[in-house]
Amino acid sequence: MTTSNPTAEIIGGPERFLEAELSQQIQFLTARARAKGSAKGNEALVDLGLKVRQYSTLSLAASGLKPTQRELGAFLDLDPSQIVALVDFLEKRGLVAREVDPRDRRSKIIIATEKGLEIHDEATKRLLIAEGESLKNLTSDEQEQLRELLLKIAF
Amino acid sequence: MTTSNPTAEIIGGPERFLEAELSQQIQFLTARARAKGSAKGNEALVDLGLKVRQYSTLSLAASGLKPTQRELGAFLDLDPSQIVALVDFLEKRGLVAREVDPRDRRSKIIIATEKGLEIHDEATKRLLIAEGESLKNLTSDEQEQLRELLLKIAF
DNA sequence: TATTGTTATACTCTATAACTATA
DNA sequence: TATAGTTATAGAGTATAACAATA
Repeated sequence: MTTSNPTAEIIGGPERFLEAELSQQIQFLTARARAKGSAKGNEALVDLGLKVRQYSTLSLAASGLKPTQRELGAFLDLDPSQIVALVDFLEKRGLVAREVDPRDRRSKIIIATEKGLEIHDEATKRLLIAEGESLKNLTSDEQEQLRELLLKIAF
Repeated sequence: MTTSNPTAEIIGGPERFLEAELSQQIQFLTARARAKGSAKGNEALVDLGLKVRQYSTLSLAASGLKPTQRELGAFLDLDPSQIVALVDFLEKRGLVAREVDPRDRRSKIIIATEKGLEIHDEATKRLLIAEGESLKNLTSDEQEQLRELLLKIAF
């Protein structure tokens, strides 16, 4: 019945819930945007064997800022044990290396290898394309506005 | 050493990673914003025994739009089995009821009970306060801009 | 034959506490 | 005594497939 009746299709489509007050809550919209975005992002990276979470870690390791594991955790909002797992993964793939911090031998600085830098460049390229698709309903100006607004609330 | 040297504190603070290119990617900022937002949201609801995911379901049940479980899944991007678990939880707490759709007895319409409506009102009030805190770095105009931009990309 | 809700199951993600080595 | 990283483990969240009732 539902499939044979086009009116029912329209009535039953999820768009009708746009009028629910939930759809006006910024937190809900943010959650939806990130769910769609990270799905698209993971899809863009699947051929490289990476997920967005792993990419974020690799990206900081490739930044030249020489993050320690603790700093990665603080910035990515992950606890130390999750960082260990992420760095283990990237290290086994030869994308990053652990270097002992000479100023504090308890700390380990995570640095991208040559291979890591290459994979990171390719991953960044693919992610920016995916980001463009996710934001295709926005003009360039709007994308810039969005970035600035998010920067003000993300940190 | 780190704690006794204020300079090291500043150098080592996570703010220094704001200059990493990762911090300019909208997807990353969106993920961070929602992580902070849903943490604050869950915190705001903890006294009501709800999480934001459960609130979303309750909110649609309270909207008067008479969603079926399938529609809830489509709109909230959750698969049917997750909806079952969510509705089970809310039903056991007496906040929603399952009603058989007279037009298709396979479907079940989820409707908030009186108690569900009350809890929903209180939860909404608390969430809006939490949202205000999350967005305290934005002016009212900026919050409205953000809502409109997110609406364009969230669906 | 297809769809809705359900159940079972496994997989990932996240959170916590205990351990080691360094400070 | 405190901190960085590690390990182990359990809990929450998510994804998949098979099933019964209905279309």
